[in-house]
Order: sequence, then C-alpha cells, then structure tokens
Amino acid sequence: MADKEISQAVIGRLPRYFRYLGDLKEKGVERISSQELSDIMKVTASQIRQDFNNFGGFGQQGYGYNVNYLYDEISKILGIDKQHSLVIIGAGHLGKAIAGYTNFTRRGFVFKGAFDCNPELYGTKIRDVEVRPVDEMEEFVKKNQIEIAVLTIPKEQAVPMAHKLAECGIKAIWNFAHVDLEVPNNIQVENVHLSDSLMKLSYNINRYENT
Amino acid sequence: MADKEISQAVIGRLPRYFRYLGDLKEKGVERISSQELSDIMKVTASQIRQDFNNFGGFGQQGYGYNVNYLYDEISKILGIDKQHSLVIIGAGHLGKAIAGYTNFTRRGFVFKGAFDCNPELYGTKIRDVEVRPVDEMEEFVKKNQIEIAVLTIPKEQAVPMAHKLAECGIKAIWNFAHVDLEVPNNIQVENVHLSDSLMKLSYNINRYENT
DNA sequence: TTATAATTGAGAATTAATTAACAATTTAAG
DNA sequence: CTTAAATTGTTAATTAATTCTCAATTATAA
Repeated sequence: MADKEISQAVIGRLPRYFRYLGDLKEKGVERISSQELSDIMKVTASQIRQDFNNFGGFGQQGYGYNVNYLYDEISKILGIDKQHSLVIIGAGHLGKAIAGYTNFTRRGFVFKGAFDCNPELYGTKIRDVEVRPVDEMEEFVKKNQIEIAVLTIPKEQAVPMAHKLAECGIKAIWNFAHVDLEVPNNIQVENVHLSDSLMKLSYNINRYENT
Repeated sequence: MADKEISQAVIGRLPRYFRYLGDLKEKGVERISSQELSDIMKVTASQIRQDFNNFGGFGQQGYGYNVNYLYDEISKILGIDKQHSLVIIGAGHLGKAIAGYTNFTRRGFVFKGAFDCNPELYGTKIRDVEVRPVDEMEEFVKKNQIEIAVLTIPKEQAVPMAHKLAECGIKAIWNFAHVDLEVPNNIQVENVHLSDSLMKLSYNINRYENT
C-alpha cells in the first residue's frame, strides 16, 4: 500500500484512544462525539478528529463515532487484531513481570519462550513456560518463527544479543536495556528506557520547586 | 526564577545526551564538538546546539564542549545532582525489578520503603528494605518526607492510591499502572505505560510488512 | 416532511519544532 | 604575531504539529 506516512506523534496517541474506547465499550457506550471524548481525555476535539482522519475518518457527520467500530479500527491499525509471538530474554524480575502481565495476552501477544544465562534458572517456570539456556535461543526463534524479542538483560549483553536476533529473523525488539541498539531497518525497535523516564520526573520536580 | 519554559521535547532528549556524555567521560574523552556528538548520537548538530542553548549554552566557539562540565550541567538541570527518596507501592515482580535496579541508586534515587497489600509478603525483604502493609504507607511517607512514589499496582488500586499519596505530601508519582492519574498540579506524574509501548511496536511491525 | 441542532472532515491559519546559515570567537599552526 | 581552520551561539528559514473554521451532512424534534 502506498499510504502516506503517518507521524509517530499520531501513532503514539493511538494506544491511549484505544484504552479510553475500551473503557467506554465496557460501560456500554455506543456512540461518542469528538467533543465528548475531548472532555474525557483532555485533548482537543480538533486533534482527535485530525488524528482519526489520518486513516480515512471513522465518524459520521451529525452522529459522531461508533465506539465499537472505532475500537476495532484502531486495533487493526495497531496490528493487535492478530497474534504476535514473543520470547523474553532475561528471566529476572523485569522479565517475569512482563511475562506475567496478562493484559498482553489479552491483546494477542503470546509468550512462547524465556531464556537466561543463569544455570540456576534453567528449568524453572514462568507461567507455563520453561526457562532455557540462552544458547538455545537462536534455534528456538528460528524454529518457532518468533516475531518479537523482549530484551530484559544488562546493556553490555543487549548489543550482541540484538545482532544474534537480527540473524535469526526476528521482526522486532522490545528493548529494556539502557542502550541504543543498532539493527538493520527491517527490524523494528521500541525502547523502554526507564531511567530516562525517571530523570524526566526528577526534572519536573525540580522545575516545580524553582517556580 | 522566571526562566522561559523549556519544551518537553527538549527535556525528553536530555537523558540521552546525559547517557552518551557519561560514556564519553568513562572513555576519558575531554572535549567534543556538536558535530562529533551528532555523528555518534545520530541527531543533527544543529539540534544539539539548539537544545543546550535553551539553558544558556555550555560550549565555547572554536573549542566545542567540555565533556565533564556538560555532564555536570545536565545532571543539575535534571536534578540528579541531589538525592531523591522513593517508596515502591506494589512489591510484585515489577516493583522488585525497579527496587533492584542499581543504576537508580547511582543517580541519587534512594529506595526507602516498600508496601504491598499481600500479607504473605509482609516482612520479606527487597534489597535491605522490609515490605510493609500498605496501610502503613501514609504514616511512613509523611514521617520520612518521601518525595517519589513508584506505583506498581493494578490500575483499579492506582487511582485511590494516588489520592492518598497526594494527601500525605508526595512530590511525584512514577506511575506504571495503566491508567491516567488525576492529582493536583503540585504533584508531578510520569507515566510508564508499557502496553502503549508494545502497541507502538506492533504498529511498526505491521507498517513494515505492508510496505 | 421540514427545520434546527449536532457533528464530522477538510482546508486554512497558527504555533511549535527542527534545520540551515553565518557572524563572532577561539584554537592552533606557521 | 598572523592566519587559517574549527566551532559555537544566534537568527532566519523551513518543516511539522496543532488548532481553528466552516461547508456538508446527518440526526432529531416539531
């Protein structure tokens, strides 16, 4: 498809729309106007309409948006109408936290394997998945055509690991290591740099105190 | 101070500069030009200079930037030259992962307390800190003048907890619950919405495949 | 059936962010 | 000491993002 490129600013807002629409759906709300949604979400109605229009417009003049339809359309755009297989590399607390987060399962992310380099963890289970030696990762990923690798390992190990992952055909890396990975551009990387986030918080504490 | 407001776009880039400068410092690099930094970080030299200029400019024409000085200045801007006390509310895997992340300690974030509502966890230790019943949180936060609360609890509990925290004088909330908190604006909130991040990744996988 | 109110989609206007350009300054070499 | 090269800080230009406006459309009430 020769769609025009959608800005990451817009993409970054979609999950939040999705979350609010899910809440509305649960409450049994059938339709909503950009203005009502604006009031709830504290963003401008104009931005809401502009954002949805990037994808062709899901509303109807004089009516607003159908909550269920809009919800489904956004889930398609985000690609969470399909299943995605994932493995977790690094079976520490963070890896376990992520594996155990049932919300991901609900969104179609299927936890298929866990790897670590600590022999004490081999054979232990996270949910119903056995932790394996990290040497077995490549074969496992290839054989099971895993799409996403979650990197919850120290930054020194993350860079060579990303290389290996690239070689065995991974599609995407969800990177929790505090380092920028360099991978070929057919591989999608999403970074979660927790310390960056904490520093922003620190900045804002500081800023407020000096005002 | 009547500083002009710095955009969050700029603030969001500071931790990354800080990280790269830390690496350079460790390597013993003493000076660096915006062009060299640009090559390493893959952002434009112009943006680097513009960003630093928001704070008055830390460089010298014909010389560039002194790595140590720049590092220290950014750490002051981010407020990580001072210590910040924090408590973790929710002693599950995610809470433990964060408590155990030694990098935070290195940046002056001091882990002072952990709370949970699961009686089985009472008295168990995370690092050298005992997990206490969540009912004791308010008293503890007041008494010890805790600045930051890390919320690693389910979203249903997060909203009332944020209210309680507001009442006992917390300065900031680092929120991992998948909900938008409403607190008075003297309290800083930084959200880490992991599922939003994963959905962005999913979008980008999708986009690449349909190109 | 008609008129009125509601509401989107789309284009225009505005504001914000990024990049380019270059004078002023400093370093460093001859 | 003089000159050439390097490099910032700053202003201008450009691009991107957001907000405003309103014609076109639909729902709803009379």
